Amino acid sequence: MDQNSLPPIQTTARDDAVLKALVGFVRAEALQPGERLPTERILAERLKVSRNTVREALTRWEGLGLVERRQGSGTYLKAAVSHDMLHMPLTLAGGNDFTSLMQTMEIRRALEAEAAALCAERASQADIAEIARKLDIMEQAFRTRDGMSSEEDWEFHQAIYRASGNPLFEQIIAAMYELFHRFWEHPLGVRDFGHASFPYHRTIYECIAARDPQGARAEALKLIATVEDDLKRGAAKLKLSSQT
Amino acid sequence: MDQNSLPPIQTTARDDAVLKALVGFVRAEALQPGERLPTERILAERLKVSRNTVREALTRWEGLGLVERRQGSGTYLKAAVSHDMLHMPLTLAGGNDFTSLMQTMEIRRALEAEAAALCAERASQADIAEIARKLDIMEQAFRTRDGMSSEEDWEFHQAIYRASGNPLFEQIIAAMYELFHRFWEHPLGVRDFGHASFPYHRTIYECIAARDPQGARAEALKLIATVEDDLKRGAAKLKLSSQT
DNA sequence: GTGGTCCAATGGTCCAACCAATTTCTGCAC
DNA sequence: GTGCAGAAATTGGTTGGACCATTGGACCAC
Repeated sequence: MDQNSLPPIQTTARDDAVLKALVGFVRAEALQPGERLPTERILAERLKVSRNTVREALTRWEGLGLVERRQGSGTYLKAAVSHDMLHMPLTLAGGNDFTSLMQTMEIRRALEAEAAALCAERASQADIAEIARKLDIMEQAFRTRDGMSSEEDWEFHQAIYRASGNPLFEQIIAAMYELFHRFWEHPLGVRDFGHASFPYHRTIYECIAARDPQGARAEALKLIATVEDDLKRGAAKLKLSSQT
Repeated sequence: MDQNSLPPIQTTARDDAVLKALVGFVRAEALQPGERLPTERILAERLKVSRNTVREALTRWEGLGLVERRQGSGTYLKAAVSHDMLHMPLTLAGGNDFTSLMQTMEIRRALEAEAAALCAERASQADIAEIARKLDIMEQAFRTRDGMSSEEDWEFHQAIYRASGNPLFEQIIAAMYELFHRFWEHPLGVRDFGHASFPYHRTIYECIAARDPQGARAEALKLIATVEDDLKRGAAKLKLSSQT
């Protein structure tokens, strides 16, 4: 027997219902991220549910980063919502350590290579021009600020993800990017971090412009490899210095 | 001045405090996934907070997939927890349509290939044995039920993700698996779906057992390609049949 | 053993009140 | 009128208590 032919029935799902209604409200009012949504008390009254139920529902959304609550002020929309959202709560055991960072790098390696290849296949001329523009900005920042170009670097990669024709690449890697930021804030001894990866940005671009998916994939892999090397060197240095 | 040296004081963070205490409890009691944690009422009493506060905290964890609540039964641990977890809630706007499905397939292609390669590098003998076991189960189910082996198929892939040594692979693909399920529920006309991908499961396994990362990657890519083909055929068929 | 009934435990919901942070309004000094 | 301190209203955060719905086990009749 197919187990899927007899799904469990849902008798109670109050908070889910609240969120569904809220999606409808946001769409009807055309609320944009940053705008305030109704008071908890008002929602409770309008939806004919307890304020507690409203709060549990909003707690869910807050945990997903869709909404932000400010005591005394209100609840604010933080991202676009729709009725067919797919939630992927990723939990990394062991936050700031080296292992977690390398694990995210492995994910990024897989996605970055695929995105570069797809980009080489699909990018429009406008996309390619945009990537070239970001590359120029990055290279200039790199030279004037002597290697500190993480922001421009990030925008270059984002342009590639966008041109891949698949928004999931950008969303997934963007979620992980915050992890990297935390790490950067607490520098780990490698002063010239990112220097080694610099030349590969241009080679990736050239492969994309030449419509060479395999080449783009290969260059992207090389780029990630240099970053991983930097990380490993940093970790080794850190380990050494802590052995006082 | 380093802003981090002067963190804002926390006058209210009751639910966070509850979760922190809960992490301590789980560690002290050495609770494993699947075990039941204390009643909401007991937690409220022990931690000297309201039951509502406990509930909001647990709602957070439930949203992160760390815990599962069953009315009338209790609250159960679903994953390992630690004090330094990092959460990356990722919500995708995608829907049920064919485009979304193909986009998730592109992500899966990237991750599946990388996971297979890493697995071939790192899997222990026990891991490989486990994968072989899942493969046998899957192949038997395939033969006896004539191709309907999606559940066993999924477990085979999960075993590979686990043996990759990087839990993120399993988490990300597991989240996307739910999207596929949504799709399977509304079948799309391809009766022999998955048949074509069947032989590649064994070739992937053989590459892993032979410690051949490049081979494993190539076979994984072939497998995904057949699935994508099936999807495209299904979509074409659907399109045709709806042109009445 | 099978099926039914009861009952205690547990999560889900509700209510009414109060606390704490924020925003807005008010009124006074100038 | 302007500016600013303080009051008042608004809003999310917390509390305690109550009741409902589901679960799972104990017990019983057959």
